[in-house]
Amino acid sequence: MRKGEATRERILDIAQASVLEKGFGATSIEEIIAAAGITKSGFFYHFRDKNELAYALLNRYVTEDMRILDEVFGRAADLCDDPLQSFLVGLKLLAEVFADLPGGHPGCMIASVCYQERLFDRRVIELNRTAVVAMNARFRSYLEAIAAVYPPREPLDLDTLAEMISCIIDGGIIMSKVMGDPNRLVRQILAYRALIKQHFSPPQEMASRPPPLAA
Amino acid sequence: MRKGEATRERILDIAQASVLEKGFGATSIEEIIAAAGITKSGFFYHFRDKNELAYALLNRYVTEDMRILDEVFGRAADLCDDPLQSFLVGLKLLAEVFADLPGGHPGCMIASVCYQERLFDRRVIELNRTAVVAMNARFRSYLEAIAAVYPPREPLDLDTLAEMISCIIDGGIIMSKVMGDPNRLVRQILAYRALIKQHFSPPQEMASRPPPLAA
DNA sequence: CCGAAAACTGGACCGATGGTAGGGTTTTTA
DNA sequence: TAAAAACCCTACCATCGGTCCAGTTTTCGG
Repeated sequence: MRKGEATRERILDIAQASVLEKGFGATSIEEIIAAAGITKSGFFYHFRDKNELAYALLNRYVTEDMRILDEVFGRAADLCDDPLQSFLVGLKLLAEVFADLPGGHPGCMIASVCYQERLFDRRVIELNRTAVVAMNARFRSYLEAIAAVYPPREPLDLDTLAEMISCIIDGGIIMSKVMGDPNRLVRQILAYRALIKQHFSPPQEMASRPPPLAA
Repeated sequence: MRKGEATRERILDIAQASVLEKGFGATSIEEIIAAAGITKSGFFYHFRDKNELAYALLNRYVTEDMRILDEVFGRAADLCDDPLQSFLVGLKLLAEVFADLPGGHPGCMIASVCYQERLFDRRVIELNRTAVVAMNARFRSYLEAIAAVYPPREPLDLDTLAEMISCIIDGGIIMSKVMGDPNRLVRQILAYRALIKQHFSPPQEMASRPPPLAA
């Protein structure tokens, strides 16, 4: 039971790296089992077919992603009460997490699945959608708390602003990979942070006044 | 000569749709020739191997992309002299272009290639990088013209802000595809536009004054 | 309208791959 | 110590990328 778990995780590690480098369709089971040091039968003992591997891969990825976000924005909430400051701290911590990844971010499984939709069954597609919806809802709740205290100068749809984080991250990962520079992603997150800060900041002539109290 | 061009384009159309739906590795030559109504020999008459197909696909995509940007931001430059207003108009026009795509944006070849790097040879990878560099340089030049007239309140790296457009578009496409709603991409571009507008706008107490003259 | 180049067709073949099936063997754990 | 878990071995099949080569039709410039 314990041994099986370890092998399963090893398969997932190897498969994930390959999928993010070559795509799911081009990831062969043969190369996975060769790298994992098992036989084909061993592989099919853990996964009924390739689609079950895909589901397990994506599921593990989004679970880990949510865990990281919980941790980062949880710590940020501990550090300060003001929703805007807390969110800004969270974004900075998130940028640090990405900056500390050795070799940069390996790629987003959600994006990878999205660009190979027709390869997967409905369960995988649905899991992908659900994960994105959950992420958008999370950031939307943060922004709602901010907007309640700091009314933005120009009205901007909070849903769109919440989705923008995912877009920035996915786009930033692509930019980093294409340019061969992991720092591009970090800079994008910090730029988003700066723009959010500006958007919710009181106009300049009030800059010297103390911030409003949290509700 | 003309007939050959037409067939070649048809192959590229079919291949592009398949690549954006299933990935390059899972796109089989057999299905391409079946859909195109030609034989395998006919395919290899036009493309030496699959990698040459990949190069042609990507090359056609980035060329068309640049043409659209030239057109959109060229028209925007015609419509107004002020660099900020011109840029904002361009972004709105770009959003309209995406909104008018029937069935939404089919996907970005650059992102697709990025997520299947190991499948392609150096020429393809290099073309991908070059295209992104060119796009970043284009938007950076627009932003430079703006910053020269409207000094931003908080200093924000123009390169990062320029790259942000590509990130927003690539991320917006993914968001649109995953959510099954083409409008997500449009909203992201308009949100970027609003944030840029805010970033380069003079502080509120000067809002009623006329904008500065262009250099 | 003709001839040459362009644009294909047809078929045979190879090695590798994804995936299936089923019967064995070792390892772990309760 | 026995059963359940975690594998291994072998054989097999259809598909795919890719090659080769010999033919045939289509197109178009002169």
